[in-house]
Amino acid sequence: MYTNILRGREGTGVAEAEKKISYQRAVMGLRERILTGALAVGDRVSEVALARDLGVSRTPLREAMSELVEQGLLEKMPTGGCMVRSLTRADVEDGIELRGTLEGLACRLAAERGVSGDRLAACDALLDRIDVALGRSAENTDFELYMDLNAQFHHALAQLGGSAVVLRELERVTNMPMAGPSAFLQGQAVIPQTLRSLLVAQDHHRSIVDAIRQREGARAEALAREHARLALRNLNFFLGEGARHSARIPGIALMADVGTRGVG
Amino acid sequence: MYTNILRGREGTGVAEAEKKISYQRAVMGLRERILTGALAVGDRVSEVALARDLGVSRTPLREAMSELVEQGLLEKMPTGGCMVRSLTRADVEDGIELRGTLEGLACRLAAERGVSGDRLAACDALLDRIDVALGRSAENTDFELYMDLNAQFHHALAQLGGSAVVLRELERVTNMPMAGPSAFLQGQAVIPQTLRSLLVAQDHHRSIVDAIRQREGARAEALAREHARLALRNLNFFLGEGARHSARIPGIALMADVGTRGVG
DNA sequence: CTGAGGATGTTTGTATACATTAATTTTCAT
DNA sequence: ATGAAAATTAATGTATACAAACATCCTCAG
Repeated sequence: MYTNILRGREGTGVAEAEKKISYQRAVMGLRERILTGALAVGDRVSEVALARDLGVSRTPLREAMSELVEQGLLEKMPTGGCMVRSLTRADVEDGIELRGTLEGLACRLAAERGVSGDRLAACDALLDRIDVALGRSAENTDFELYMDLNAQFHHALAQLGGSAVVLRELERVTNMPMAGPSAFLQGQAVIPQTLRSLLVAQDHHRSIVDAIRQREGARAEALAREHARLALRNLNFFLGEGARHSARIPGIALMADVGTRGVG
Repeated sequence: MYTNILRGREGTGVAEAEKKISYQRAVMGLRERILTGALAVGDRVSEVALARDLGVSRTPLREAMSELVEQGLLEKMPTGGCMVRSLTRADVEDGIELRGTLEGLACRLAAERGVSGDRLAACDALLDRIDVALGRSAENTDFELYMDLNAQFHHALAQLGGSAVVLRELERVTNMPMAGPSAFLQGQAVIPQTLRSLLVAQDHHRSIVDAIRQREGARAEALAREHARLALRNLNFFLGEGARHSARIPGIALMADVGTRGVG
């Protein structure tokens, strides 16, 4: 279920995927074409061509396009139709900060409102499994498993807040390109520089759960925010010295500028 | 432009509204029918009947329904189709808290990143106009003008953060029923009990702008959060002793329970 | 009398045809 | 040759027709 951002949650066989309803096929196919760069930034998405390409009619494709506009992968052109959205570095940075803020809100609410022991124990169990995935040394690390468990943990954390509204928004932000908690773990893109951060991240995880258990809302919130900022470091790395590894990061093809923000 | 949540931003004449594209007519019409309670909570929205009623075909109506699902007014049924969403008190409370958190984020970013003097001056000008709208006493208060200016100020505040991503999410939350900053000011529903809070709210406004000007990020964020919680008081009032005035609040028809949340 | 099975009617999901608006090219005048 | 304007082409927005899925109700056996 928490496997890959490109592969949906369909079964193993292709035959089963073919049976999926047209709308979902359109969403997944279009999302893939955008994230892999098959559709270049700024390209106007031609409905007829894409519909033919995806093997669906225009109606479900248009629904899928609306969905991707919501997800921030497309943007509506004032004249009509859509184009592939161009993401600035500031957009991605703000998306990460936004995720940290919302995760912080969820964690604070969890701490303030209280969480049952069962759910906290489930989080602990997930963290134990993450420890196993990390292994004893870098060579033993199971990156794919880590990515999967990390996504599960963040999802569990979002649910701890007990707010369907917050959970919903958090899922939205997680779908934004490169803003999700596993954005820089996709495609086995982990390299020594980012590996170190995994250990820090896991320490954050433990501390956050501890803060929630102790009903320390402010601490839980601050930790969750700081935790999200680890992704900022990864972003900077892949946009700087680690640029040659960046091709594996889904969605990085959407980034236009590499300049930094001015303080206005 | 910031007039009423039911009236769109069309011109004065009805003829001009008729010319609007079907999709927008469908969104506005459906939104009105839901917020006014013409479509009861839990009702399955029949596409053919509504399309005939709204004078559009099913295609733009379905797009409008997807939009309202995004806005949280409808929810997709697992079997297909949509029904009018039932809002719990907790949903509304969390929506308000969420807005406070996001406005707090925008204000903190504004303070940290800095804002040009021009934009701060524009905020000050808006606040001066709000003071005029408030008048010298309760009898002189121009509620409709206050509501309009208040919405403008909150919008300006959201833009001060300088983040298109945050602005976007904030606009989403503002569209959620009863979560926006003017939710309890609609329809001249202001009564003595809520009037008092307007003075406090305006003091918050001034303090927030001051904090941003002084580059005090933490203060700006805390103030913005507390400011949103004024809406919580209004919610409690209209759900309690002020229940007989609540009919004027758009969207309150969506609320099902009146119980309080358990700490679990 | 009750429950399972099937037939029927209604509703959504999809495809396609039509209408309207935007983009492009061509033409003509300056 | 260049610019503007009109005509043409191509795209989107909308309506409708069709198909598949869901719900309902009726029948009939146990």
